[in-house]
Amino acid sequence: MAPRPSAPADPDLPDVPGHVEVVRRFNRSYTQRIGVLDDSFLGLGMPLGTARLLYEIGVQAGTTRDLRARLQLDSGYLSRLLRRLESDALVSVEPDPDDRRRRRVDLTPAGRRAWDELERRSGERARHLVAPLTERQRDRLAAALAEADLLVRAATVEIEQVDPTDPAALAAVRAYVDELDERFPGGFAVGDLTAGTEGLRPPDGAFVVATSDGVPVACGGVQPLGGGVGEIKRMWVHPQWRGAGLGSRLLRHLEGVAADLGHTTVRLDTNGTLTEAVAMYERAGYRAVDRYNDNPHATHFFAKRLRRTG
Amino acid sequence: MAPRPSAPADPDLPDVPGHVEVVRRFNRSYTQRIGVLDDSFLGLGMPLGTARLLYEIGVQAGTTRDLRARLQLDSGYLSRLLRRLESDALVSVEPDPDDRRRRRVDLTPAGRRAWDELERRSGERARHLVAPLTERQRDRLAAALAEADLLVRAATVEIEQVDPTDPAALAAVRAYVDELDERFPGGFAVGDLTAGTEGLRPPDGAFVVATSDGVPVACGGVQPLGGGVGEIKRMWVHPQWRGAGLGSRLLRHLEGVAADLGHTTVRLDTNGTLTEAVAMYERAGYRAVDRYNDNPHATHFFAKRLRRTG
DNA sequence: CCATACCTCTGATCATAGTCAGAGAATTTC
DNA sequence: GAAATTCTCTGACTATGATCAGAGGTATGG
Repeated sequence: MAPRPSAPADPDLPDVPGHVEVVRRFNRSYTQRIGVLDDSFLGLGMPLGTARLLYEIGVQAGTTRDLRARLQLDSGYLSRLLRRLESDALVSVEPDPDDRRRRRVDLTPAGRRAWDELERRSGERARHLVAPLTERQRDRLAAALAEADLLVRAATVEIEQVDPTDPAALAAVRAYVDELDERFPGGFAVGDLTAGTEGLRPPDGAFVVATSDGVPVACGGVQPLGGGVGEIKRMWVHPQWRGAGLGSRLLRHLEGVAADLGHTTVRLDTNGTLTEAVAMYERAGYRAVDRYNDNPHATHFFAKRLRRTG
Repeated sequence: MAPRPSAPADPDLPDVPGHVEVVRRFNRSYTQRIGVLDDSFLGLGMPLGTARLLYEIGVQAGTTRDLRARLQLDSGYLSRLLRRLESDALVSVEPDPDDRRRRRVDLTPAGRRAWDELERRSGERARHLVAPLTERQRDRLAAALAEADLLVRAATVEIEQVDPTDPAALAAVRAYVDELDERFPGGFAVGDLTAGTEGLRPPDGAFVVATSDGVPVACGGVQPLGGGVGEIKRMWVHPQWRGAGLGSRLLRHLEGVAADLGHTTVRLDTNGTLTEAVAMYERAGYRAVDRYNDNPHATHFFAKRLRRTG
């Protein structure tokens, strides 16, 4: 159990460990110190599970069904926990007006106070960790954790194929066109988002949404242009997620989808204003081609030949 | 529960969060994904606590007493867990020859195989996390986690006052003189480490050791020079821990100790070969002074006036 | 309007985690 | 060598986490 903190400042260390080793060492040392169980949930006079449920309700109230999915709980178990919180007057449970089989759960004022206390403790714990560090070290720690957080989130993003009119898809596309409208000098006419989505669904097209914690963070689609050519459309990455390689990953994924749909080449158009996107396409092996459509907002056109799969 | 991954690449983010917020956000997202409970302990047909004990024994065999201290377990509980592992032929428990009240615990060959399986799963988990990332992203993640690991460890180092002949103190001092011997052009005569330690214990002196997970990572002492002057001696930081500010923290600590001992000024000598040390002293507000002793290895001499405390 | 599916809750049950008091063996102290 | 201490283990007990089957209310599709 010798500590091997592997100072990153010293590249001459004899045993530069692999990625997996670094992750494992970090897991071990971090969880030991921060408390894997996040002990801040303890000590409020209620068991861990109950506190965790209370916390989750405070983060986002919802139906018992939501909570069950978010916390991965058995319905009977959840019911019992709720009853306990209810009898302590920390939460209110009422039938959902929309579907009276379901029940809506929310915090009472007393519950909100208990939740605030959980928050306070959790903050206290974090404050205690950084307390012995100098300001410069805290900055370094914060930067390192933020970087790790971004990458870990990016690594665990889930990419799912959905219908282009799916609520999650529309939410992502709305963010996409809003951003275009903002960045294009002349603006971008935001019309009906469901228009022109025919080609983006099977059997010849597809649309995917990448979500993190259920929140859409990126999207993109493939539609057929005929002649074994697919076109990548509506590709977008949440601004706060840029720089984490999510775009490249999504692009690779869409290329795979296009290949599965039988396309041998993909094309796409974009606007020179979106500098990050242009750079990414070039990095991903796309080559500039002549204009192949009359999209008034497009200034750059790219194509890439797909390697055959399966 | 909106995700705010705060891309570090974008310094213009409107809501740059404080250190505590970053730590908390990271805690939440990381533990959710990596599994606070380190689920790799599960699924071997034994409960979590048993698996954790098995793992700990595999990392470092020892007496039940050691294990109890390391895992913070009740003696009765530990006894029961051991009996279970013993009945599964995973560990052997035998009386300690040195003190037959104690019992030594070690893995059997079957236990070692089970332990290897735990290791494999844990690695699998880490591999799974980094799998979706590109090589460059993995490097970034590894660097960020290593940096965070170093700083978190540094923040949780425990500084304790011990006798200068304490085993932990001697281990640290041995590493110190070995390093001097290696770095000094003419070598450094390593004599009896307990010699010259009289001044490093109360009531006029002190010696402290900084440990992480029970392993000495830094040390230093204060001895009286008379006339309200204390001298800082034998200050050393483990090579792998340099660059984490542990030296500065230890130095601050020793200044506090010196002040508590009634000294108003501290002096120290060092060798120009130890460039990091010289830089650190200057950063900490030490000013160069004339040679005040005949230490043949010393080339630089520093002093600092202490602010009054209490 | 009937069958079916969905949703929550209750009762029953179980394993695990964890605590406490004290028996009994080994060691140290006086 | 007796007394006090240290150490492990057993028995007794509690709470928590978790699962399963089924009752009974509510919605939906034909």
